[in-house]
Amino acid sequence: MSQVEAAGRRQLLKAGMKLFAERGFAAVGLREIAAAAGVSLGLVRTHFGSKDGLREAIDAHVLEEIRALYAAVLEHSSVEALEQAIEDALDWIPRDHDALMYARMSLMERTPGSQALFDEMLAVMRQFIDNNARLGFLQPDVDREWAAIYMVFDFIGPAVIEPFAEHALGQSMYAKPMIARRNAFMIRLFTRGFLKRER
Amino acid sequence: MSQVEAAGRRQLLKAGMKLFAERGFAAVGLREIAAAAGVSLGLVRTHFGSKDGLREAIDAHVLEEIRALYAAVLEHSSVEALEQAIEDALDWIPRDHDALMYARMSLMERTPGSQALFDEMLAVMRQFIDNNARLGFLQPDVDREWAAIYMVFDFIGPAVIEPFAEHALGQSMYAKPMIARRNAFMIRLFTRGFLKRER
DNA sequence: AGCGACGATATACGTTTGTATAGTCCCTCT
DNA sequence: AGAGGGACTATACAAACGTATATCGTCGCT
Repeated sequence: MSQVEAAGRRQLLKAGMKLFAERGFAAVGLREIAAAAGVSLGLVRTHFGSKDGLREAIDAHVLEEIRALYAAVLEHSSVEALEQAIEDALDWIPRDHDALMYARMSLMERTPGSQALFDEMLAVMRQFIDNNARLGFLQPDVDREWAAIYMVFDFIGPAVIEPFAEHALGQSMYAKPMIARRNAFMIRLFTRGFLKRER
Repeated sequence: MSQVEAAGRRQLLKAGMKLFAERGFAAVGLREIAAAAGVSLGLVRTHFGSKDGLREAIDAHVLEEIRALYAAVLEHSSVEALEQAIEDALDWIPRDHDALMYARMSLMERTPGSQALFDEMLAVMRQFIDNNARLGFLQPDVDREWAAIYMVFDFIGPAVIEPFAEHALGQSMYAKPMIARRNAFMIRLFTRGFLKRER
């Protein structure tokens, strides 16, 4: 087997990830992906066997990328470090924006790959909550399961609304000023909330 | 023109909404929708002109349904009433589960209809935050814009993860026990958070 | 020198797709 | 009674799709 990954294979993965992320699996044809990758239609069959094979390869690749992002979050448990964890994660995002947007679209199209992605995301957030509990950072009587689920919301929320952000908010969810305000609000929400219990 | 809406038209809207929500716009053919609606393929053209015309009609219909849901939220501003607002909203969900799942899918497939849906969602949440501020329920120095955005996350989050919930959590996001725990956690999060600032 | 193996291309095949056309049924209004 | 129109069906058509097959060039190895 070859030492270096075939160039065409990598190009197809990249083009497929981008186009599937933008318009969904069924809406994009293999000819368009091949053209965007600068290779021929038949090469999809050579490397991936079928369109579904291509998706599975992309799913696996994106899962690996997302795992790198999780690693940044889990390294910084505790409130003090939460902001740093988010900073780290957000360094990652411009580098792999396509992978993030693919993961976002994957969550809509129920496949084995998308269920695996979600399961892993939830597992990581549970671990984050447990880390905080073990370190004594969790308030008493917190529903840990729902805390983890809300962490998932916070993670996928910006990705889900990203395509609408420019129009509705004037900038990308991952623009620097947005990130700063988001971090500040998120820390505040997690530690104090934003509503008064009584007037 | 007829007093009663044509039966076939309503069936097509319903079937299209369900199938598009499950698998996405491009992945579902008009023949399958017509079969599910119990009418002929040609009737799509009669009533909607084209496949895109069908989508636009469904978009408009779903936007109306979602507006009814918003109304329930806005009628109950303030923390005390928030739980009631959610209860009201969740009464609505089983009735129009398909519309909610369609809205979920619509947020992935960037169309004029989906941008309109998002804009309206954000506007409603901003109004909710402003209502609370006016009534004196908002904590001082809160970033209202981000508070509204987080309300959007809380609203779409359960919808986004619903298809994975059964496998990962053992029940639907909209099952009664889930709703009860979610309400409790949400109120707590909004008013107190769940992390300690210091150990 | 020769021979696989692999990356890559070109082209053909059968199916499915959205759209178009022609026609049927039935109710309403005059 | 009969004309018109709206709801609906059946069928045809060109384009696009995923898949299949045959072929080519070029390495590395013996």
